[in-house]
Amino acid sequence: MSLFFRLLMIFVDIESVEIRPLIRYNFGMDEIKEFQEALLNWYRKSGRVLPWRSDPSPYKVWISEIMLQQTRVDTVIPYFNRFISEIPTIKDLAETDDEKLYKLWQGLGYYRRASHLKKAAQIMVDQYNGRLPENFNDLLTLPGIGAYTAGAILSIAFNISIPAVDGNVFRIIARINAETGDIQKASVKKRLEACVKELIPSTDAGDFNQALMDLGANICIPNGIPKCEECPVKNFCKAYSEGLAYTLPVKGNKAVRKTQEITVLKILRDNRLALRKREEKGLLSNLWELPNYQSFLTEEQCIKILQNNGFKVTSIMPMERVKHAFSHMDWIMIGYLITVEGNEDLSSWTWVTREEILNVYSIPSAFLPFLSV
DNA sequence: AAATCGGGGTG
DNA sequence: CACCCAGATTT
Repeated sequence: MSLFFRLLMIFVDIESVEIRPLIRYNFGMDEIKEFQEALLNWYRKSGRVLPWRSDPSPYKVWISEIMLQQTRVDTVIPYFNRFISEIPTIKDLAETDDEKLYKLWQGLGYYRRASHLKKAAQIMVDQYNGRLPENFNDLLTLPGIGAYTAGAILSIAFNISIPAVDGNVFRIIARINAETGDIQKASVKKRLEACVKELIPSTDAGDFNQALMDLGANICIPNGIPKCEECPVKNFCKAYSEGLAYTLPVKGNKAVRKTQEITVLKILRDNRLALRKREEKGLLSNLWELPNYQSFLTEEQCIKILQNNGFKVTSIMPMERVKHAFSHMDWIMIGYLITVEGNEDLSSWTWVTREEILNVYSIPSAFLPFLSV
C-alpha cells in the first residue's frame, strides 16, 4: 500500500474522530425505507391541516414559507389568510402599494420580509414570466429566499426531492443521531444536512419535509419534554434509546442583551396624533412610530423640544412605563400624553386620525400600549 | 462567525 | 425570565 493511501487513512480517521463523536449517522438502505414509510404514514394520519396545505400553489407556498420564518404557525395563519385574500397573485404583489403591504404585515415582525416579498415579485414579473423559478439557484438569487425556503418551495410546491432544513429538522436529526456537537456551528449543521439528504425520499419529498416539521411541532418539541412514546420514528432515534432526547440538541451562544431607555411622546393637535416615519434601514424600518427620544426626559425637556419646533404645549401628563422585548434588546419606555396648538408642522411628522391609525399606518407593537389609552 | 432583525408562546 | 420559533442578510 502506498504511503499516500496510509496518510489518507490516517487523515480520514482523525477527521472521523474529531467531526463525528459517538453518532449514528449510518443508515442501511432498508432502514432508510422503513424510516420514510413510518414518517409518511404518521404524517398522512396525524399531520396538521393548514391553510397553505389545501392548495399548495407555488405562490401560496412561497408566501407561507416567508411568513413562517422564525414565526409560529398559529401566529401566521390569520396573516396568511388576510394576505392571500388582499393580494392573490404574484402580479398583484408586484404592484401593491407599500403602505398596504406593511399594514398587512403589522405585528408579524421581521418587516424586511415584506419588502423582500414585493421586490422578489417584481423580479418574477420582469424575468420569470410572472412565476416562481423552479430551480434552486434561481430561487436563491431572490431577496428573502435562502437555502431552507428554496428547498421548501421546490419540495412542497413542485415535488422536487430536495431537503428543507429548518430549526425543527436540525433538532430532530440531531436527536436521531445523538449529535452532541453545538447545532449552531456550521460544521455540525453541515453534517446534519448531509444526513437529511440521505433520508429524503425521491418521491413525496414535500410530504416528507412537512412531516418533519409537524413532528418537530407536536412530538419532537423544542422546549419541554419530547413525546417520544408517540413518535413514529423512535426506533430509529439514538437519543431516545440512550435517554438523551430531552438533553439534546446542544445549543451554545448566549448573546448579551442590551437595554435602551426611551421617551415616547403621544402628541395630539385638533384630535390628530403625530406620527413619524422610521428610516429605510435598521430596526422597524419604514414603519410609523410615535416621536421618541433617547433616555428618559423630564416634562420640562419635552415641553422645550416642542416649543423649539413652534408648538405651544397646552397640557402634558406622564403615562405608564412600558417594557418591550425585541430578540436582541429591550426598550424601557416612559411616555407623555401631550396636547399642543400651533401651525408650524415638523416636516417629518404626519398628523393622523384614529381611523387612519387603524386602517392605514403600520405601527410596531412596541408603541401600541401608548395608543390604547 | 457573529450580529441584526419582531413578536409571542412556553416552561 | 430565558429560550425558541417552517431564517435571511449584513458585518
